Amino acid sequence: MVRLKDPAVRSLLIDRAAQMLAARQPVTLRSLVAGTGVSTMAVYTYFGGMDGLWSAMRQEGFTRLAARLAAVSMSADPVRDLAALGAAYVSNAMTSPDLYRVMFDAGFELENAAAADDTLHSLVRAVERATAAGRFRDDVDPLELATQSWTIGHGLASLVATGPLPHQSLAHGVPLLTALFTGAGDHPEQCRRSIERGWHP
Amino acid sequence: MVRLKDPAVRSLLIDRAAQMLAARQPVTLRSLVAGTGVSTMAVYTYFGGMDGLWSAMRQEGFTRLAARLAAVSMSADPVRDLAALGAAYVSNAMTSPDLYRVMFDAGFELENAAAADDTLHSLVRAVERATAAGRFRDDVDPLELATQSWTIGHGLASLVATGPLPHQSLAHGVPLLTALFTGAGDHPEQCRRSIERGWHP
DNA sequence: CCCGATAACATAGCAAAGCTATGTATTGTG
DNA sequence: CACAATACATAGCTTTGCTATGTTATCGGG
Repeated sequence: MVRLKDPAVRSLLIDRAAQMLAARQPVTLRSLVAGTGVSTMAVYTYFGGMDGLWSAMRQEGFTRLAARLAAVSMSADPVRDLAALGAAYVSNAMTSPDLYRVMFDAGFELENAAAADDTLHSLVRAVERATAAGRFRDDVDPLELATQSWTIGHGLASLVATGPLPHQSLAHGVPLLTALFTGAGDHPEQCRRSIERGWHP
Repeated sequence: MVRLKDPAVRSLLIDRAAQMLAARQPVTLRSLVAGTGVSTMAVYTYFGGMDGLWSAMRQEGFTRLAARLAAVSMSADPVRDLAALGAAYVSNAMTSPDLYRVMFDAGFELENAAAADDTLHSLVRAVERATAAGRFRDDVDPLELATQSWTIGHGLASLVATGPLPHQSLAHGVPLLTALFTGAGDHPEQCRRSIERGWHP
């Protein structure tokens, strides 16, 4: 009884927008649809407007981030895994800095709390594993420590990706995470070794 | 031989833009000059365009931040002072979140490296005082530790001001800084007490 | 198998954005 | 005092996002 939306068009527009964003070309309504064969109305039928497109872009950014984090192979050393997750997080931000900025450009309200929560969850699980392995004290709240790790990762990614710090400042991730996890109970020497193993690919 | 620009007009426009930004009103060329008596051309003679205005806004943001940090009274406890600087940094971001976002919206290249460096310098000096007082190990690089403190402060401010974390997440500043400074050599108990004194107003 | 209702889609045009062109006024300097 | 250079005002151009309107395609029922 109705004509259904073609899912291919939606992903086509999202991919093209991400591509233009990565190429540092301004993503405007007309430049987005130019050459795709679809008209400007497609943006409104599929996203309800440009704001909806940006919202979908943020979702796409979090989806790619989640995939990137899920691809990190876990080991027997959960602290190494935490550092590997942090390195993957930062690396993801560096491969598409503009998309990363869009993800946190919450100029319009976000329906994306769930996507951001997924990012946290992989960190929370790694913290729980580290606690279970006896690396962290029992009284550390996994969610809180994961949030603090996220704060470090985001601060680093944000200041380097489109900010004032140079690329080599990413190396600060090692001492920052080492300090945080040592404060959570890990042995300093072992902690630093684990983190360096996980941070450097 | 020439007609000079009136500095009052420039600061008038900057102040009005900051005011509209704080009121969460869209800052457009026409809405900015509306009611001020000056015409749209003023934005071009004084800033060269809207991009120049945003650039000036970032400079203004860093200037206000520097003033805010300079107003922090130093004590005999340099670690407390470091926490107080961090709290002032975060507090400044919370009182004008949109201005803070503009400061790091480097969509156009920044001539603002100096302003950002000033922010770092107050941190560097505090770290140097802490090292001289024997709170940190001698082998800590003041610039590196200051940068790491900045990373924590910015990550926190960015995730809370316009991001997904709630206000109460600002309390993570205490354990984060405690871990960092303890890792730099401070005694854990003394460190936590100093930071809590400096963090809470 | 076809027909109608419903939604996708194309086209055109509107309001507002930033910017530029051009003429006028003003002011510092020789 | 007079000139020249610059600030300033006005108007209009281009592009932006968006909407209104007409057309076309598609899914479901008879």
